[in-house]
Amino acid sequence: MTELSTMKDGVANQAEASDRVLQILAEAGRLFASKGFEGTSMRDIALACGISKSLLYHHFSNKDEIYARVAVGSTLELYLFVRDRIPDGPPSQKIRAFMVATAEYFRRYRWAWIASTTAFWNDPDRQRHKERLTRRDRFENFLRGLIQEAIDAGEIRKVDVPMTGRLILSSLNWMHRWYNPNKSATPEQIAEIFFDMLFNGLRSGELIEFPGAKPPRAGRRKSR
Amino acid sequence: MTELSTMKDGVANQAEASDRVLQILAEAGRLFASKGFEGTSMRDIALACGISKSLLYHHFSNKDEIYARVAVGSTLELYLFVRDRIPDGPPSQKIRAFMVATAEYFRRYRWAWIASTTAFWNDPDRQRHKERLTRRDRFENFLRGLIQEAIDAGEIRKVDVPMTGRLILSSLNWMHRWYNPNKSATPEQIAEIFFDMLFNGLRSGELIEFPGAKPPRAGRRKSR
DNA sequence: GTTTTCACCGACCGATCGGTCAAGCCCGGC
DNA sequence: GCCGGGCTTGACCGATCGGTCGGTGAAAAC
Repeated sequence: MTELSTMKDGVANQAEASDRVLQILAEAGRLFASKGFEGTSMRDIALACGISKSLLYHHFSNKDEIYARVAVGSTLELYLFVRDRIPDGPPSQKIRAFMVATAEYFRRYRWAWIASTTAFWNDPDRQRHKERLTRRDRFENFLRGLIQEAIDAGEIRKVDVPMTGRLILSSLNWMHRWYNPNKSATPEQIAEIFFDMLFNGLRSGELIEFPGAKPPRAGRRKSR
Repeated sequence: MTELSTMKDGVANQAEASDRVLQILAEAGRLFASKGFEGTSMRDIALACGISKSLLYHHFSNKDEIYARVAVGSTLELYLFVRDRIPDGPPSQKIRAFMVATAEYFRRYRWAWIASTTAFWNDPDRQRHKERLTRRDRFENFLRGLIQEAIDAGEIRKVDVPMTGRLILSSLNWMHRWYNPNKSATPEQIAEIFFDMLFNGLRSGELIEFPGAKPPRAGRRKSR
């Protein structure tokens, strides 16, 4: 995707944005992710960019707009990133790829991931708020489509699709609260472990290997 | 538990605390949960309690202390609440009860639940910070103990225990981001659905009913 | 060469933040 | 009666917040 080719450290698809604007969005995103919206002042952002606070108001109308650009941008970016990493094959493997790709995005663009998924925030600008919800829903609906595919193919049970989507996303979305890059496995490995648990279940009993499964890499799956 | 008998709207086990202190903790907890720590001012708390801001400083030394009392208190409370609702029986059913009880606490004391699980916050007071981590770990270790029990009893596979605990807690901890009391099933019902998915897995195949299972209530499980 | 445009800055504003303080109110003990 | 101490208050503080303002310097447009 040419859309993605211009991606730069978690800030992409900001139409006709200057380098300075991209820099501001990148630094602001990092600060929002680590200290929160309320905990990040315009002075902090300006300082991180090495520019004056006034300049922020030259490029953006206010603090909310910066946050909105970060949140909307990273939400779209996550969707494109994941979508482009879904291979052809059995639907269940697409779900697996979805989880691994989301985890990879989390590892590579941590702050953008946090901005796109953990942000509360009610945008007073109705149009912008709606756009963000649209993009988030697109990501979620994409997953639900994969789940429905897997059901139709008979690979998974006739489960509640939205609820299953929430369960899968929960396992990934909560990762930022406990993941320790120094100790844990990589996010991608964690995603594979979670997929195994979710797909095969915790209940004891022999597992049925399904066709199309990639060989487990580096002896992962069913660890401990 | 006599400890729990004095619980009052999500603020309990605050040793020798006056009514006023309990009131402040309750209102502050509600505000912290809805608007965040940075988004809640001391004026807001005072206003919600119908008292002057100065009075807050008579009962607490600063804002951090209020937050700490809320977070530490609700973390302990959640543990006690859940622990007292685990029935005797097969370990897998204890895990199910753990999830349902956590969901019930979430439904009944929403703000306290948010304070105990979603709070970032690094307490500058070392002693207090350590105490909170201890209490949170106790809750998590309690769940891990149940998982180990289920493995030893042969009810679930030899999965990675900490990772399984994280998966279970993720499914519950993320609920506050999408749960809609007006539309969804109750949190307890959601917890049962998640338990079913986690325990039996998404993969298609006939399910084995195990002994000791309560009859599914109101036709839930395997919804859609 | 003049004018317009644009990225950029330092100084400043009113509002609000967390926190302080001296003083009142209230009530039981003497 | 009054006295001491805990509960409670309003006025106030310096710091910091988001945001504004007039202006600068250099390149682009004419």
